[in-house]
Amino acid sequence: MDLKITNTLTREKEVFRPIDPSHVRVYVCGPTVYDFAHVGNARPVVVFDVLARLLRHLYPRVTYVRNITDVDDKINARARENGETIADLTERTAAQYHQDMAALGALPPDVEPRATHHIAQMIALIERLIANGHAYAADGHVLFAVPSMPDYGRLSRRDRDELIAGARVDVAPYKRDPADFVLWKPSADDIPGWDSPWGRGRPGWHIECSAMSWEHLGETFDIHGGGLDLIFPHHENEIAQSRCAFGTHAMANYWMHNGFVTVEDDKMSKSLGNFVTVREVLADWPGEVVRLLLLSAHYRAPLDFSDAGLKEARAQLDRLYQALRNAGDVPAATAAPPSGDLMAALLDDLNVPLAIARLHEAAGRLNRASDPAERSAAKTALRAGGALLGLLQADPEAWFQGGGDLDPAEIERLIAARADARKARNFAEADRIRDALKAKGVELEDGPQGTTWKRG
RNA sequence: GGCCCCGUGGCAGAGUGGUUAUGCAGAGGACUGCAAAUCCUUGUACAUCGGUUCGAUUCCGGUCGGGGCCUCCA
Repeated sequence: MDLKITNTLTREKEVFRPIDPSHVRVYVCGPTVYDFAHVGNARPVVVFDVLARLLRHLYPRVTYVRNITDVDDKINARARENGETIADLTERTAAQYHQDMAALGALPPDVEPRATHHIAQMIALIERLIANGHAYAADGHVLFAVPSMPDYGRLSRRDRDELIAGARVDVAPYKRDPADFVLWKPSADDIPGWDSPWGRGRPGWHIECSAMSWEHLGETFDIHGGGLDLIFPHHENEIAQSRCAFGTHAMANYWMHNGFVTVEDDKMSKSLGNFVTVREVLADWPGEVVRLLLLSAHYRAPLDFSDAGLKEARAQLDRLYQALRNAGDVPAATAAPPSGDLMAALLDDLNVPLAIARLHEAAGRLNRASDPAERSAAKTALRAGGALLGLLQADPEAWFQGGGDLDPAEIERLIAARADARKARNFAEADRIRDALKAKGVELEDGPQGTTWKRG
């Protein structure tokens, strides 16, 4: 069965045909490192982590590139504000980012290039664009000449005239055309800059992704991903730069864009101030809960972030882990392929919510079946399907008993005392112990194999 | 103003031209000393108005409502 993905270029669901089936190449826009990542920043990371896992399952070799932007005017401003060096700020923020994304179960990309390590490639690209007549130097800047590209605007479906009509900012005097955008700009002495044919300066926002994808994936590659808000201008301009520099028909054949995380139906964003950092959420919730919440809506649909949503995600994981816990003695095949129904869901444009429903169905089968072979198959389906989604890989006991400041030895002692009371049919005392534990956030379950506990 | 997207049962959230999504919550039952966990049963859902059709929640058009991009933004 074929993988189908919705291609923003055509706004249609298309069968994915890699340029080279023996090596699939993917680029996703990564963070600008000047502050903690918020939950909205984490969504594309989790979504494209699932895509990468799926592609690795389908193809022998995948190169997944996700950059780090470590040169940017926001970085300069923040470093000055903090009274620290730019290097300190970007290194610290990148390390925090790695920790947070790992907590969300996102595997590292195969290559994580940094913008500042690709200045030479950016300059080379800009020189090509000038040579091709697609860019010009003016007043210390280098600008991309939008009218030089006939089909500029194809991705975002807007033409030059509309852009100018809708422009909400003043047009810089050095632009030949109001739609032109900056490739290179001059740096004052007190901000980062690199020597270039146009004097000491720094790159514009878009050129880095063209340079890094070129370096690590080639002139044309398979999939380019990112958030919806990057379609214009960022991805549109990346396409313009790369295609005009290389004279190619496409920068990437498939463009995938994830929907926003919202808060009470508004986009979560720094400018609205309605954001919650990943770090803040992780203080109260397991990373896997946050991951499941981020995966609970289809990747292109908006996803509302709320406490109720986190509770729901936790309840779902509790159910799935409970099924695994109750089947602790059931053997499951390791390294088994995911079940066909779950694969079919993922192959259909990454229908993760449907894949999660398949996980629930497997949990139901596992709970209900008495036949050992059937139970084993259901447990395998849960584990293997979970692996493809980056879920359900923890030990169920750890899931239910981990976290919090509970003392397992003390709990076991009380459980033993309660068992004695129950044996003596002193149910008042047994219930008293159970209620006392419950008040401390420990819930008991009496099963055929004895009493187990979990945090409430 | 231009360009996009969305509107499913109490909630979250898939999907489909005619037949059960799934999970949570609620109700009833089984099991249990009582619970918990689990299992069983249980819900006249598809914004609205037209059109196409034998038949539309699903296709087309209008209306209403919500959101996003056009400036940094995942």
